Amino acid sequence: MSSGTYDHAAIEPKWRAHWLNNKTFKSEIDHTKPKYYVLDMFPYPSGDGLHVGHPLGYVATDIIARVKRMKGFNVLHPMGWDAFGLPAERHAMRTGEHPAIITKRNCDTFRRQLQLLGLSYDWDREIDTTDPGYYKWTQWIFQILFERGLAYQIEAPVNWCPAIGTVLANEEVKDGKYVETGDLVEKRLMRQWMLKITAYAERLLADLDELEWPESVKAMQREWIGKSEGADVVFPVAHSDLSFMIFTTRPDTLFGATYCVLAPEHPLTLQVTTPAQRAEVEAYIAAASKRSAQDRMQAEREKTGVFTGAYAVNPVNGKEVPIWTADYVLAEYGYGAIMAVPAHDARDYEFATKFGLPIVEVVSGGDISQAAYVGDGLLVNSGIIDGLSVPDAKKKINAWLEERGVGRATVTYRLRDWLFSRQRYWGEPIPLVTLEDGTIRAVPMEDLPVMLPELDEYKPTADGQPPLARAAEWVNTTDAASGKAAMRETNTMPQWAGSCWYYLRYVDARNDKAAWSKEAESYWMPVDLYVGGTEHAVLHLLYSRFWHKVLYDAGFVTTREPFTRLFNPGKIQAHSYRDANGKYYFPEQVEKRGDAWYVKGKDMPVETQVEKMSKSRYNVVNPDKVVAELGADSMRLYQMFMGPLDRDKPWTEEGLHGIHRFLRRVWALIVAEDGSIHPRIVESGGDASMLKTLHHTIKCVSEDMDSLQFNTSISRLMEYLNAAVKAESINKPEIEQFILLLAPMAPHICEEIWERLGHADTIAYEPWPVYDPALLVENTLEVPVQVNGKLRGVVTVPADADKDAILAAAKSDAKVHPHLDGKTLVKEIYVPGKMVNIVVK
RNA sequence: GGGCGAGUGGCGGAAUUGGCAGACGCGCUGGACUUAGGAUCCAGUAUCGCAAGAUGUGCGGGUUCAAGUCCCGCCUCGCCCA
Repeated sequence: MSSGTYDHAAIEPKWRAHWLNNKTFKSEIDHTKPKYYVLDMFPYPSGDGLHVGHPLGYVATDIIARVKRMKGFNVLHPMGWDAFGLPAERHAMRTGEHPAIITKRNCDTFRRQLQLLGLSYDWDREIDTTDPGYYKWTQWIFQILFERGLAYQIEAPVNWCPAIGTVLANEEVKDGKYVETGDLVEKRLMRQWMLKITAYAERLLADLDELEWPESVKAMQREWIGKSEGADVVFPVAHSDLSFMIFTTRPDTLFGATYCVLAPEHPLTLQVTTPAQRAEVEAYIAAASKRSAQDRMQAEREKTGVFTGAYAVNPVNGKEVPIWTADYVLAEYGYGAIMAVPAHDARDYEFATKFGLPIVEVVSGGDISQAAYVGDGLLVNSGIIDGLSVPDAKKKINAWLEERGVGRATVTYRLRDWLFSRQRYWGEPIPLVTLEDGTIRAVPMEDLPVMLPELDEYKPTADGQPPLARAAEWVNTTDAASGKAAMRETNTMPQWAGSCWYYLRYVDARNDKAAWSKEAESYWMPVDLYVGGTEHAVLHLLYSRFWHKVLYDAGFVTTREPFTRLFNPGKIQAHSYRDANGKYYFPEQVEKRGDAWYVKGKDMPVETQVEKMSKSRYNVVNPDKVVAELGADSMRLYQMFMGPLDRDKPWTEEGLHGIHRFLRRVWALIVAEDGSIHPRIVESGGDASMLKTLHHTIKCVSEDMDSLQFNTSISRLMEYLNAAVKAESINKPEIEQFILLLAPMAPHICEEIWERLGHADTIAYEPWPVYDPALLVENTLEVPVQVNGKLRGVVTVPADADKDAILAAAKSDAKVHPHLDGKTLVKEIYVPGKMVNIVVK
């Protein structure tokens, strides 16, 4: 039964079954242990299954979870499915198969694939956002939002995507296209549910400071929230009763405003235009309407604009300044009108230079004859604020404006409220009903979940109503409180809803009385380490922070933030092959001839490049195949060995084989060909030098693991192995320590070896090795010797040798001496334990 | 245009506070064992050079006894924002 060769295909299924059957990784609240909550961003279970790029982060968190268990932590490490979403619904439209069936099949595939990797999830906590037992609580949270006045309806121009028949959130649209599919998006007026995330803008911004997140992600969130402090200022139009409001972030530069600009779409633009300018302005407005906002904002684009003939009065000094219209001012931003301060704004400077408008310096420190000066400095030419710094000037001028009722300090945010309704079938029903008189009522708690009705068709109705409107019996209901006839809400929630709070469900996943218990929440929360891709840097992470804060305010959670530490793994790339027409080929369809690549058997050359692994690029590697051929341990270890976890890096078959070779050598070190423990493993009296090597390895591996540097951890283990295969014999307790170090990364092979070494219990909860600093003390030092900064030799000296002795040894060294001969000694530098440098002339 | 990150052998990548550049692995070269090798083992492998030696971390300067690492000025790539 005990095979002597490393047979991953026998070992891995054995241990996977062992872990599942024994519920090795089941976690329960245990107040005697410190907790550690390590979470992966759960996947959308697509029909394509996983490629090797997907589980990169899962492998990393699994290693962390396993190390933490060995270090005595009570680890919560769950997995689930973010299973609502468009692909299943589209598949349903094509095939008529119910999305729930498709979803279940996909989840089964994903679960099987993840289990194949030996990931140590507590599968008893598995969740599925499409399970009514889960979305019941998603609806419950929606009602908390509704009751707190954070959900409201508007009739609003929305991003309508005709290709998929639904609206999209602003965040899902870029350059007029749906970011996921590239389908065109148009504006359409519709009734929509909104969530008032803007009410939390300031807290979402401020609390970023306390998080251990990558700075880049924090920066993205800050930019997305887009706080800007400034002032609203009223500019009257000269010789008329009209006036317009502008927003500026630089009220301190008001005295430098030498003209104003109204957006072409601004309602006053035509109104203020003088008859003489009318034709020109009208033509300009017509031309501007054809350009996209994106195009108009392009900084590089040549500025255009037209004088309206009218003047505005600068409220701070009564001066009349010309009013222009120009398309670099957008109607949607601020008030669609600006005061232009060419001396201190680059765009205004360019515009003023082009059209010969005056440029007046009001902040000293730059050279406005050359360029706009946007830095700090003392105010000049500015009446009451002369001599002040920029921040002081802002304060004083804001107060001045407010006193006179011509302006006030304001804070604006780029963040907009969250458009929360979708005209889709496969999402959580919004648990509200509308009475005949228009009153909107929440469905009471005891009637949740509002289940999705069965439908024959998943398309919107002919008159453009959401698919749920097809279920007439379901839509027509009664209000529980009044007994009156009522209509159900037919919009569903966006896919983000389920993922906004799933980390809370995991803490108490099987609770059918509440979304989670207070005890479980206060024990497990917050998430200590959250790992997932940067594609969620803004949306998912901002939305869930928002819900979390609402739940915090409502008293349901005890932490202000859900995710203490965030880590973004890089992407796995692979070679892709593409011909001149842009068509991709699978690696097995191409061949190398000389230095160039061609389609196999044809004269069609292909370009090869390293790109992100994806189905559309024909370069995915299937983990099932890798596991079958080389084993899950090889795959896990290779993924961690490829390079730093947060960097993009290319997958290579050869690298994978190299790691597999390492595992075979580990096996062969310990297991003899007949399956017994190799005779080099001895109870005592083994090679003494290996003890020091072991403790050095423990130190390095432990430190590297703490900082998620798995690639160097593995290098250290390889170095130990290289030393071990050269050793005559190794003490068994030492080799056991080595196996413990390897176990979190390659758990199957280590469990097997652990068992063969005579242990009955799983290795998963064995204590993590601790190094003995005393064993790392060297009694001799190898000191490199430089002459004039160039390495000339290395001397070996006793560790306690003093400076003079080391310098003497250095100077007399056979390789060093010739470089000193006949030269004048200038300086001698000895860095204790590190280096000698002798400077000569 | 702004912000963040990156740039080191043929390749992926190592390198506490400035202190032996290229750990570890891949690939490659040579050898051993083999009927065979996508197995295993041994040796070598930054570049130029027979060697001594010289050069070398995107480019150009600088600080320092000493720079991949610090400073100044650039270039290229990636992401985010405009």
